[in-house]
Amino acid sequence: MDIKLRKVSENIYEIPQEKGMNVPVRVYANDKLIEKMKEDKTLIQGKNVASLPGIQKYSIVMPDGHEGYGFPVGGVAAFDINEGIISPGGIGYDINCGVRLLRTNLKYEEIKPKLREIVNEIFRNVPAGVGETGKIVLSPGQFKDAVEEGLEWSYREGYAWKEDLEHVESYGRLKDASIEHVSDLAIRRGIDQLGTIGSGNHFIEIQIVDKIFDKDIANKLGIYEEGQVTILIHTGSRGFGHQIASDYIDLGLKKYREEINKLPDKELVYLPFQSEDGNNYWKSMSAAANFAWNNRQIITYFIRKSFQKVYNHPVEDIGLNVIYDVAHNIAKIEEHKVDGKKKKLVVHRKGATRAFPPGSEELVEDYKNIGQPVLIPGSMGTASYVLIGSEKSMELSFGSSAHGAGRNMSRAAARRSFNYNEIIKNLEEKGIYVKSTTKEGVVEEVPEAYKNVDEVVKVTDELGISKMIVRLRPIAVIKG
DNA sequence: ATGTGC
Repeated sequence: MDIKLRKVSENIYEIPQEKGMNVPVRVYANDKLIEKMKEDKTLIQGKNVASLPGIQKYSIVMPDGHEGYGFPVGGVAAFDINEGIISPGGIGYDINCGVRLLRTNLKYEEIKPKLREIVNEIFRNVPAGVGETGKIVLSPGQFKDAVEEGLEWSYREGYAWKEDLEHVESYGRLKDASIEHVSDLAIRRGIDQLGTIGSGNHFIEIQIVDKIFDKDIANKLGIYEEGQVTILIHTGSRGFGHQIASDYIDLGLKKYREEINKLPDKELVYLPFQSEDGNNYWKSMSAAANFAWNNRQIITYFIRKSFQKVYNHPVEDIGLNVIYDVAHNIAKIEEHKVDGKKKKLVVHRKGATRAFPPGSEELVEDYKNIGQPVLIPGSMGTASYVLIGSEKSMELSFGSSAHGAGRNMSRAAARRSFNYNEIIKNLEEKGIYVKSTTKEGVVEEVPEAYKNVDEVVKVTDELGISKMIVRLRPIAVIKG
């Protein structure tokens, strides 16, 4: 398919609106990143999204954009709350896949001699891999409370500190969550999976602060010096969210077949937001989002326990405070300006991070003056970044930024081209210790299979949708 | 992403 792509200005490309599209497409990328997007279906998918009912302003592709299910990963699309839709296909199978960053008071020299011990302890306490179950045993009633109350449940049950909740997007709770329209199968798959990493690109990484770009904001986030140890957790809603996605994708394909058949791609499968089905999905998606926040919280709980055991010291001295926790696979109801007027929208972020600027009402109290922290992990063995949401995001991207490096190569191609032992050797030479459940998990996530995260971050910084604050580099990775 | 697919 030929795509009419025009460069609007530095880092901004546009696919003009044509027949079948309700809005144009905006692609935020530099000349190199856009070339990569032409090689797979990224741009076509961005264009497909523009055909969905009720879409506002433009269908957006972030600099880390690549081919996904229906929507491109790195896609942002906002729909009118009355005329618009919610797309379980667009949000995808890992509802509230996201990232949480912890800070510590430790320096590199203090963790270095204990690194293997601490990694092995975390690996024992936080199961990784497909189908793995966790150490928390819940009754169906407790599970219902957990997914309906989000992190308030974790706090009540002793898995969270009060301050943790203040440093999580939406305080770790989507209030419309309900288990009422979640299938028994989804509950069965999820009930024993809290506190697990899963597989694919999910991981726990121990890192050190590599470079501070903005000292003032870094300090406000609890980052004070280069060499300080941080921990990054990347996982989502596991089998629970996956089953909810499957159930509502199936429902949409059956019940809205006529409408879906008119779309350029069935994977865009949607439900009208103001319909019983749309509402049931919204409530169930919110439950899956709350599951994911509890999942990252319980992993935090076990990481705290692991450090406490290895260091034999009160955990408060070690630190392990939550800097922030973001959802990068989710729909949110938010107010944005469209044609100069404030409008309630259903904002889909599929592999994109919310990046509200300072002063936004929705921000947690502690960060209201500085803006929303944006966490952008790199690939295994490469840098990750902490950024902060900034003004331009409201105008350009419905208050959103990128979410990661973005794949460059398929998993199959990575398996053909790389060898486990060599990858481990290369990472060890860089001072990175890797512990994984499977060898394939490591090979498929080889750093070369990803785009350069430095470039992705640079584009968001240059555009002013989020500003670089801190660069982190890994010293250990735990994977499925 | 996922009790990993026709």
